Amino acid sequence: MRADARRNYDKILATARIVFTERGTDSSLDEIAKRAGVGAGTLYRHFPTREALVDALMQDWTDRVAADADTAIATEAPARDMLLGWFENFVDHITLHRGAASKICAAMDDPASPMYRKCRVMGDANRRVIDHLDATGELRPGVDAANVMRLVSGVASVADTSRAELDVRPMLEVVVDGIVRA
Amino acid sequence: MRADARRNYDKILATARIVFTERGTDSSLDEIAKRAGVGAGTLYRHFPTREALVDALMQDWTDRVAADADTAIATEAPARDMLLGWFENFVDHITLHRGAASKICAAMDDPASPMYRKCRVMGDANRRVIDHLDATGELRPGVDAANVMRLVSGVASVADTSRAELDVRPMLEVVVDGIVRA
DNA sequence: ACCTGAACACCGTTCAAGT
DNA sequence: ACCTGAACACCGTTCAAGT
Repeated sequence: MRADARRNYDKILATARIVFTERGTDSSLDEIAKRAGVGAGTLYRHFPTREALVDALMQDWTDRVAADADTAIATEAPARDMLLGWFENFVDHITLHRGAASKICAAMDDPASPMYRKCRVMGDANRRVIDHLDATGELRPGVDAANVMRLVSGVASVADTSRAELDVRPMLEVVVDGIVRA
Repeated sequence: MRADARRNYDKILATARIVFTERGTDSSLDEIAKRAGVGAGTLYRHFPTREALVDALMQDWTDRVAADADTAIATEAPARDMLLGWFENFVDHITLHRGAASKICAAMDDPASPMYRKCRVMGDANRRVIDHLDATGELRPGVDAANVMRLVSGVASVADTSRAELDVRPMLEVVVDGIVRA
């Protein structure tokens, strides 16, 4: 990659991070290009779709999500608390930029999405947590990790979409109770 | 309302129902106007926002949702089955038009939304089911009807957003297990 | 090889003119 | 009182011209 291309790529990404934080992942791409000081075509060259741009920003937090999974597994806390903490962290991460959670919900089961691979990384992290729960005999029979992922992402999406400042904890508690062995 | 106004109103609604069924609730409003044979301004006069249009179509299914709640309460089936059936019906109704579920998630906690009132009707129906569960001593302590509503709408939204033809049943089973007394 | 920005297409929304 | 449709604004996307 040529030096100026690299510089533009980085500038676009940094600007997108700011704009997405301010106004969410549905902000005008034109505004990002303008604020980054590049032509619209340059943005499209580097990021052909909005999802590709969101995907590039996701890198930061897929790492953190993976680390959170390990922390959750390693904890001595009761299964219920462990799960609740893990879910809350997960929701916090994917709702960092408004609109991201629902894009993740859509990408999760769509291999054609640019965000699919990173969704898989997060999905794998979640599966490790659920597998661990299973290994300690605390997973309710019939619960599937992929559906847990969808469910928790759904909670994130609801909180993200809502105008009100929702507390996701009560919803996550129901999910947790539905997952741990009765 | 003048006769021609009434006729246009009905024609727009009927067309919107068709277009929303074909292409979801984010279809072009201009296309609806064109296919209904009215000017764009006429559509906006009757339905100032897209949500107002969706809201008008919701009338059909809020009635059905309310009826479903009564059926659920009256059934002799075990609490778990009763709840699962109720949730499945609810999801079916609000995912009738693609994109509707997430709009409902957003409107549910936003009194300023045109759809708010109808969300309340559905919320009340759900509360009656949850109250009934509580009355028979089968509700897990601490579970709140409003959060159940948000959770199930979230499941609907995930299914609606997803490209894959998701089966919502496994997700709803987790929710049900989290709601009924352990 | 990469960048620019004008040009195009599409859509929501408004409003002056018409009935 | 209501309707029409041209006009405007905004935004995503492309591409010819430039470096």
